[in-house]
Amino acid sequence: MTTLTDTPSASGPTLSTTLVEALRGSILGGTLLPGSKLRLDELREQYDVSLSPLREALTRLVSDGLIVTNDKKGYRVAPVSADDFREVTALRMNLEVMALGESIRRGDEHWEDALVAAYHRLSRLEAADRSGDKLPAWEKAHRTFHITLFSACGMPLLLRFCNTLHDLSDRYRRLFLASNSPDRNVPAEHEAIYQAALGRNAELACDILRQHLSRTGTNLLSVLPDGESGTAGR
Amino acid sequence: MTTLTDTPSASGPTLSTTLVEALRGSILGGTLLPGSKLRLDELREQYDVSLSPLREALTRLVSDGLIVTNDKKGYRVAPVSADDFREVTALRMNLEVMALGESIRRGDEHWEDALVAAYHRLSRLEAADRSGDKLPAWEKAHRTFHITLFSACGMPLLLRFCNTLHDLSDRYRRLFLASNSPDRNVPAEHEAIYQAALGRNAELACDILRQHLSRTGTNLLSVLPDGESGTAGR
DNA sequence: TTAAATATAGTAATCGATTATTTTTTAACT
DNA sequence: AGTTAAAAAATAATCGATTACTATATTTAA
Repeated sequence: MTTLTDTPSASGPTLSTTLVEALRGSILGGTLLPGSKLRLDELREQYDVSLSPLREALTRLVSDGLIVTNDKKGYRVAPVSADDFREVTALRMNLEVMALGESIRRGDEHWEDALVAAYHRLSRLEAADRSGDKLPAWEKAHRTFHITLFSACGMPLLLRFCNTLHDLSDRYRRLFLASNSPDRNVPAEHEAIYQAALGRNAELACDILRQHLSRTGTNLLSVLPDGESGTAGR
Repeated sequence: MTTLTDTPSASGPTLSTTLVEALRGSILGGTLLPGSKLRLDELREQYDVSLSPLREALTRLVSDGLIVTNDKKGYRVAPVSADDFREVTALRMNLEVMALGESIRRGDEHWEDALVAAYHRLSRLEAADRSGDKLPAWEKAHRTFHITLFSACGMPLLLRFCNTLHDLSDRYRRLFLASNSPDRNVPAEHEAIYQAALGRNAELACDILRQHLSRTGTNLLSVLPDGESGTAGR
């Protein structure tokens, strides 16, 4: 049994919200495998919550695309497939580029500050090899850096889409690229995007981002079995 | 009290699902006004359901962007604003064009059949002036036509995004363009897109769609008050 | 022996009541 | 009178139990 909160419920997030984070973590981290069935009773017991918040959390993750469901037939972790990953990548190349471009055009000094901070944190963690307990820290910094890049675009809905896509993509990376990918110089690409963004060169930054995504994509696809691979788990 | 189902619950959709449709309809149709507070007890009584399915339905609509919520402070209908509409339109111009292009490139004969049928239904309803009880039929045909256009793109996630955006956009149209917009020849634009799609001219079809969205957008923006307008309702 | 029909077990969906939190009202005090 | 503090009311979140449904196993008939 995992205790979700020490402070049972002060005045912060709702229990459902906390659950969403926990479940998302388990799915992205690979604890809950693609295609596996999610039995409500099991989860209810595991997280020591009632059905209502659990159900609500699952519902939210369905709309994030991390869980799938058929009415009356329960929930299961979204399956993975090469096709799905291709779509996610294609959409990222479209939407993230859009967000980055707008962000660079519209970002103010405050955004620059945040970007500098986010990049600094990331580069620091990228210099040291990330092993053991360092990995979650890098994961977090990496995500923050990407999100910060787009954060000034002034389009909340677009940001939500980007977040969703980033989660979906992250799962593939973490599932199929055990620990890290030493085959390419990712840190250098991060720095290039960072410099271009700070230099307010939207065109350049977008080009690099596109390449970054494209390379990461084909790189991962070479490891992915071509067919469906998510009916496991029962 | 509104009875949701005559057949209480045979073996079809779940109660939550039915509720989602009902609530979505009320929001898109303007019965539930932008910014208005959604009191759970009221809705529970109104639809004669318990809290669990209601809550689940609201949660789903939150991720559709039609409802907003703050933890512990309840739900309210998403506010409307010129900025929001601009974003929705910008995203549609990006994503729907992408979907249409792919759909034209990848669609098979079956898709053509569906498209012909959908267009025929729409044009028939567009010829007769749509008044009174004809309007919901036109709404439905119009939506089906648009969705069919994209349906062959082979990208389920993209389709979901397009659907979401279409709903959001539809609400603005129905709220601010009372009944119909006689100022432009929309049927002609529909036909042009239809012909280009059937003729497998992706470039042309996308261009027309872009124009279609752009015109509809500026057209509606001219009627929209420029600031925020959705804090009403309490 | 196979196929249809029925019974059983497992699981999801829903309900009604309880608990916790927020908002509003009231009262006291400066 | 205005401001803060306490109490009350309203409302949201959660729970435990019930009901309805689906899938599996078992029986019965051809």
